[in-house]
Amino acid sequence: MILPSSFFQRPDVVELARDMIGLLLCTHIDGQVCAGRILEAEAYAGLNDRASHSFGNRRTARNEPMYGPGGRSYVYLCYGIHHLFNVVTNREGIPQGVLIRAVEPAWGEEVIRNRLGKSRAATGPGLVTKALGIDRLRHNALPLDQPPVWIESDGIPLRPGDLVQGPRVGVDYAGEDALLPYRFRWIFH
DNA sequence: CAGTAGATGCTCT
DNA sequence: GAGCATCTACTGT
Repeated sequence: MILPSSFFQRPDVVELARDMIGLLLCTHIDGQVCAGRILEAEAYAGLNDRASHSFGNRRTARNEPMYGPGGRSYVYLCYGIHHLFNVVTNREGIPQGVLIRAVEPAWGEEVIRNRLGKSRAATGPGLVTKALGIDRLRHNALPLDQPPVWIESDGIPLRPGDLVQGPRVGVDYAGEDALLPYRFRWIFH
């Protein structure tokens, strides 16, 4: 079933990041339908989180989507090359989000393989968007309960023991906040 | 294997 | 003008 925006509007972004592991990130882009099962995600807690683009209520043209209601996309360009996909969470005005760092192909493996070329798995946030065809210009600030980008649950159970929790990747600049255990990864895949 | 350099462009100071 | 919520290709074992 397609998850409604209300699913992403709950107050605890860290708990939500955990619950998003195992869900399907689906796209219908360039005439191709495909989906990746979410293996890894990180919470970005906004206001009080130095690693977050919206730390201290910082508000710019780039991170504006984070201030919208939960259940929309926030896609931005990193290192000039990679598009990174986030789900905006919480209510309007509370700028939090979940970064999808890794998926494994669930539907449309052929399409995904072609998009990735030499890269093998969609591990790493830049490869997630590459695999699914997501880019910043077309897919930023879109509602995620309808095509071209949506999130589904197919009821595959995930046991708490299947998850590893730890610090986020690539956020050393965030000082103490770099140590927060806001990253979740599914061990088996 | 490990380690590193280079690509690349947008955002904010 | 610096610095990124990164990835690949290439080096040397």
